Parts: sequence; C-alpha cells; structure tokens
Amino acid sequence: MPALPRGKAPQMAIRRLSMYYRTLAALREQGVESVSSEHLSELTGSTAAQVRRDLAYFGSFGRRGVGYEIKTLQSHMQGILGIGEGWSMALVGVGNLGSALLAYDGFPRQGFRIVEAFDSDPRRVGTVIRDVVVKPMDQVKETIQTRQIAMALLAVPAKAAQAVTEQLVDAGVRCVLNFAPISLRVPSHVYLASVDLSIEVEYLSYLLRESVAEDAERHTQEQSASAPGSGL
Amino acid sequence: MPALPRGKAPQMAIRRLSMYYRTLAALREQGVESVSSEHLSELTGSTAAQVRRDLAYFGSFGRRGVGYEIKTLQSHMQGILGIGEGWSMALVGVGNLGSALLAYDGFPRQGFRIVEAFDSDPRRVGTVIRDVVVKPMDQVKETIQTRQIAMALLAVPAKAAQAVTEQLVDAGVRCVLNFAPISLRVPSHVYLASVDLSIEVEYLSYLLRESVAEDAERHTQEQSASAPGSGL
DNA sequence: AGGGGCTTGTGATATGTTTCACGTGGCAAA
DNA sequence: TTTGCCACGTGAAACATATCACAAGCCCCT
Repeated sequence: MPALPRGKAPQMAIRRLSMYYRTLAALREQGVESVSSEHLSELTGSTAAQVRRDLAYFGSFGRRGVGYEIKTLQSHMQGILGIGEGWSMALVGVGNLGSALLAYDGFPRQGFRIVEAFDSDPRRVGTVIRDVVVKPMDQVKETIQTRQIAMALLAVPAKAAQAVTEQLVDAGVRCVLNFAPISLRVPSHVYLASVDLSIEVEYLSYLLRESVAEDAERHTQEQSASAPGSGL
Repeated sequence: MPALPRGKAPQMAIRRLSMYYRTLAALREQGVESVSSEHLSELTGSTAAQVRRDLAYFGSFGRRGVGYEIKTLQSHMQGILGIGEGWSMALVGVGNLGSALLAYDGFPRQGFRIVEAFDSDPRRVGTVIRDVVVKPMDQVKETIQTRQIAMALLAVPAKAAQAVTEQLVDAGVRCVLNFAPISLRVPSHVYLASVDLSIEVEYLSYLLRESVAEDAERHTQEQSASAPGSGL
C-alpha cells in the first residue's frame, strides 16, 4: 500500500519517462488505448526491457500478457513527473533565447507556464511578450516570493549567470534550468539542470572527427594488410 | 607514438571536456598559464580524479608534480573536440528558436558557424538574419551538397522533424542537433544529439516533487517516532 | 475448466562509469 | 646530488546502469 518503496530511479530513467509520456499522448490522440513495452520502445528508440525497468522503478502499471493501458499509465506518469500541477515558472533574461522560451509552446502543453519575466536592460523592461510583462531585476525577489514560484529559467549571459542564480536562490527558487554556457554553483537544496548548446555541438563535432579518424585508420590498415610482410 | 590507442571515452567524459575547454579559455584570459586537476575540478564542479581520468582517455597532457600547461592542453582539446576547424552548420526552421540560434554567439566563439538557413514558410524565405539569407526547403539538398555541410541544427515543429531529418540525411549531413520534442530515427552513420526543453523541465519537476514527498514522509516519521509505543 | 500463447515484472548477470589509492616522475631547495 | 614534496596517470575496487532470461499472471479459445 505504500506508494513507492522502490529503489531510486537513475536520472536517465526519469528523462526517458518524459519521452514515454509524450509518446503516450501522441498515441492517445490517434485513438490507441494500450501499448506493450515492445511497441513503446520502438516509438521512443529504447528497448522493451528498458521500458519495463524504467516503469518498474515506480510501480507496476501494466497487465501481464496484455500491456499497458495508456490512460492509466499517463495518469501515473503525471503524478511521477509532476505534470499538470500547473507549475509556474519565471524567466530571467529576455534576449533572443529568452524570447524564444517565452514563445515555446512545449511548456504550456505539458502544464508548465512562464508567468513572470525579468531583464536588467531598461529598454526591455516594460515590454510585453506573450502576455508577460518584463520586469526589472530588482523586482525578482518580491515577485517570486509573492507568487510562490519554484522554478526559474535562466537565459542571461554567462558572466551574469552566477550572480543572478544567487539572486533567484535568495528569492526562494527551488529549481533552475540554466541556458548560460557556464557551470553554476547552487546550494544543495536547489536543483539544477543545464542546457548547453555549445557542449552538444562539440559532442557531435567529436563524434564526426572520431569517425573520420577511424576511417583513415581503417584505410591505413587495409593498405598495410595488403602490403606484403606486414603480418603481426 | 600512435595518437590514441586508449579505450573509448564515455559520452559524459566528452561533454565534460567541452566544459573544461571553456574553463581553460576563461583562465587564459585572466593570464593564468597552468592548472592542476584539483583547480580545474573546482571550477567545473567535477572532481580531481574525474578530470584526470577524462583527460587520460586521450593522452597524458600534464606534468607530474606540476599540473597542466593551459596552452598545451587547449590545443590538444581543440584537436579532440574538433574546435577551430571552422565547421559550417545549416539551420532548418527559422521560427523563434531558430532565430535565437542564429543569433547565439556561443557557436561562432567556438568556431562553429551557421552559414545557411532554411524554412518552409514562404513569408520567412528571403529574410536575412545575421547575414544569413533564409532559403526555401527545396534548396536544402543542393546547398548542403555544394557547401559540404556536415552538421545541421533542426528547429522545426515536432510533426515535421522526422521528414526534414530524412531530407537532411539524404543531402549528406552527418550530424543533426535536434531541438524538436520528438525522438528521431537516423541511419547508423549519422550522429544525433537532442536538446529537449520539456524533458529538462519535467526532470526538475520530478526532483521537486520527490523532495516534497520525502519531506512529507520525514514529517510523518518524526510524528510517529515522537508518539509513544511506536518503536519498531 | 484447462491449455496455450503472450507480456509483464524482476532476480541475476553483464556492462559501463566513477572513485579510490598509490606508484611514478618531475621540480626545487639544500 | 640528495631530499622532500607535489600532482599526474592508472590499476583495482566500488558503484551505477543496462541487458538478459524466465517465472508469474492474464486472456482467450476450446
């Protein structure tokens, strides 16, 4: 009867859950009412065993021999991921990226809404984007405390990121999603996730380089293999 | 004398390398000329052992008893990560997010440049953002082949993402950085990385929920512990 | 009511990653 | 030259995660 006395789920399992959740929503729109771990794994690029294990971290939501009822699974996952609780988020930094985040419709679709925006640039303060008025930085603390905002999106330049983060933490924010290309320090009671575009691009660049190097190496091996006396 | 007969580096090690690299650049700007693994770990939120191990996947770049010479380490890492080779990238989807990516100065700073942009919306085609002219989708293949572009940024709606990806792959792209909230399928010779904003937000939401649940549980335990006769 | 076939949930196993702990080599000072 | 200290590089251990493989349970059909 206790809800979840199971072992802690790995970070990656949580992220995959989000993926599963979205896939379930898409299936339901198509009128599908149940899925197997096999089916879900094909749609998400995972494996069937992985899907079952990921779900098993939180409970047993399926029926043996049958699969998972999508409706049921969705509502369990909403509970796990905290979707649909109407989390309000604050955005700091309304530059190019910040504006794009304000306009991103993936957030409201999952029940996360940016309800406040802040910027240090006086020229941006007062402007309205998607029904949100940009406020000056000195209103961060009061606004976040008053509206009980727990989650903040940080889209400021790298130089300002640490200081702004401390301001947010001081105001009582519990989660920060950082878009600045810098590694932030936060107190242990604050959760941090980062989206770092340069890191992703460099990772791809690494893979590309590596594959080119391997091709070159293979080519060399072929040459030396075909050359006489190169055995061993 | 062979360059890298070492074991394969974990994905996360590569991503950390990017972080180290940026930190080195910042140190060098400050006039610092060498670092220890200890120092670097403090600046990046890693551990000293982790830093040494990560670097050791690719070679031994430091001097025992001394540390790492920043200049040397930087140039090795440029080689590993493929920074400074002047990679050209193509962007597909010039909506809010796409425009922000075009304006993002973190890419050119690391030597990655968006040199072509495409969109299916006729109203966007022909517009110029940051010196890049937005071209129609039917020019994707020719342009990418002609300019030998290996890397593409995908900022289109989820519904269009798979089809556009196939178009890009067909045009000869080797790497795709996907921003659409969907899991893409690519052939095995194409590398894929994804930035999924909803997943990050939901991950934070999960952590927040979990910590709230734990607090509640702890509270319950305290109550029952303080109640008499509740031992065992 | 019983059997066959299917899919979950999960111990056990394999694989992968991080951390530990220390030998090795390098520098500086006496 | 020797001594002492320092920080790297790296086997080995610990830990974490993913995969395998199968028993348990469910449904349908006869």
